[in-house]
Amino acid sequence: MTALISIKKPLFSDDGLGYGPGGAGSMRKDIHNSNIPVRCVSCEVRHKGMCGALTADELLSLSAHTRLVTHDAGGELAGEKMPVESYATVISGVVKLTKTLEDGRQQIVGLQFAPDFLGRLHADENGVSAEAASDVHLCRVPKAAMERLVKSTPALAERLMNQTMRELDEARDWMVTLGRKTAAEKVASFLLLIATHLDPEAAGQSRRFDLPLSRADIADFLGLTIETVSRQMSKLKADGVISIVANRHIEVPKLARLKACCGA
Amino acid sequence: MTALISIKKPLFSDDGLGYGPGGAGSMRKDIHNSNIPVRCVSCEVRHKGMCGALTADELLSLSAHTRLVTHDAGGELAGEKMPVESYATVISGVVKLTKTLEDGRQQIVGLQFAPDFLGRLHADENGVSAEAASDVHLCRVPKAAMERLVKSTPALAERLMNQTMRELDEARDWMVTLGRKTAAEKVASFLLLIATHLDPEAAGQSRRFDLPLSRADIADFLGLTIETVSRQMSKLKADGVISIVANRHIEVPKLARLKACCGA
DNA sequence: CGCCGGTTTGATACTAATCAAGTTAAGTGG
DNA sequence: CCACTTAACTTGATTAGTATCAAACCGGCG
Repeated sequence: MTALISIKKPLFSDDGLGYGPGGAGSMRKDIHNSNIPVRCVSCEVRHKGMCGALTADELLSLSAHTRLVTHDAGGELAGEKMPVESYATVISGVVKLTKTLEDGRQQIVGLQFAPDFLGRLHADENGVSAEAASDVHLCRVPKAAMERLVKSTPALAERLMNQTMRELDEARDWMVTLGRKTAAEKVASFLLLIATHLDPEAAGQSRRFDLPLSRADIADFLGLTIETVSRQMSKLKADGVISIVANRHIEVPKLARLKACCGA
Repeated sequence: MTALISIKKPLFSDDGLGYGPGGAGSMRKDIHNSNIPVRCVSCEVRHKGMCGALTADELLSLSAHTRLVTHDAGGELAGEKMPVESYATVISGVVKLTKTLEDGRQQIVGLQFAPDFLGRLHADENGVSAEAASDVHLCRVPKAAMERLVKSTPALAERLMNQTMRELDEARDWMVTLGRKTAAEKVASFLLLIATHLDPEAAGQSRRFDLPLSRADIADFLGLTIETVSRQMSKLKADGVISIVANRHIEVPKLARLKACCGA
């Protein structure tokens, strides 16, 4: 476990989350839309995610238990066989879910972006290890409080089901990439994934972004080695599909061009 | 769609499903245990699965809608972009879920054994194509009836959630295999998967079974070619880890020995 | 300035894909 | 019943794509 800092005051004034109208008074009419940001009383941040399924009363009672916590990149949030003690919602940053073979070979089996929910309900262990890929802010909820709330709030259970099904879709999409794509297609697919997840708005042709993962992590995600990832990135750059502004900072002039490199 | 035959009379007297005590009178006390077989009034077969979450009344009302159907090996049950028209429970046989790239490269992203539930609730398309890997018996339920029942039966929704989470676990386990294991480890892992899924009882050291998948399907599952699968099977045979009684019929003298070949 | 982790680039080795015959098993029709 | 056909599988030779090993590069920081 790395150091984690508890913060009780608003943090994000200029990171795209911001404050706005609506907020704590919102009633259950928007329960089916997790894309509407809700002023979460508990962590004092306006964000999307599970909290949108809660009423003002429920949010208030939650606020007694939740904590906004920060993890530095590389920090371990949960071990593969570690008992689950709390759940969390990703507020900002990226969390990687990994599995490791006995001899050390590692595979990233999922990436969680804001506003994903972290942790498996009613399970002793989660089966995957969760690590902060970048610096991460989480809205943490104790195990018992969350489970109580889920039981009494069908809308929340429904959202969790929806997220689980989305994760299953993503896992299956990635199985195709792992099993049937070439190294070049894998790297292109990864860049496209990040480009589309990091700012879903700004749907313009061109995009610039910072990779939330190191080359080593990308390799673990794609089932490749660091060297192969590096070579394929260099090749995409040489072909003019991307430009590498800095190590982590990538620009994609034409998203369609990148898509064409993904093999499907 | 291939031909499907509707049958209204009991079929399985000697395939391990059989009839027995309990049955239609069972009340909701066993809702959390999908391993207790229940006499499903609808398809007139005693089986495990979702029906175990239903009361006698619910089973009876279901029986008006369900049909026991048969599909021959290779039959397509649902297309990747085909609208969902009905759900089903696998009674016997194996269903493969596949995804295909535009150029024809294919990847199996999941295998469903009895008593798995087939189909995604509240979705227009399922995102995967479902095919009968072997000859398959299904207990089919129309879309509307199933969705109505789920809404009114929280225990059923809970079971579906549990299955979805199990599928997610399996998908993630398989991502490790696809991304980080060698061809030899992949084939061994596949054989172990089948050996343990096909008869979960008979936990003895030695096992004999028929592969429900062709070499081509195995290759699509493992992200390999037919030739590589064949070679690795031959190697396992040469090493005495398995014996190939007939093309499809495999014997594993020591399961632990096979496990040791799986790389983790 | 020089160290250090992360990254890139290069040379070589090795695994699995591809191409190409064979072999076996199950039908099919004479 | 047996020749013929066909699909599924096995085996072999060669090639292509990645991994591995090794060295250089680069940016940040003490």
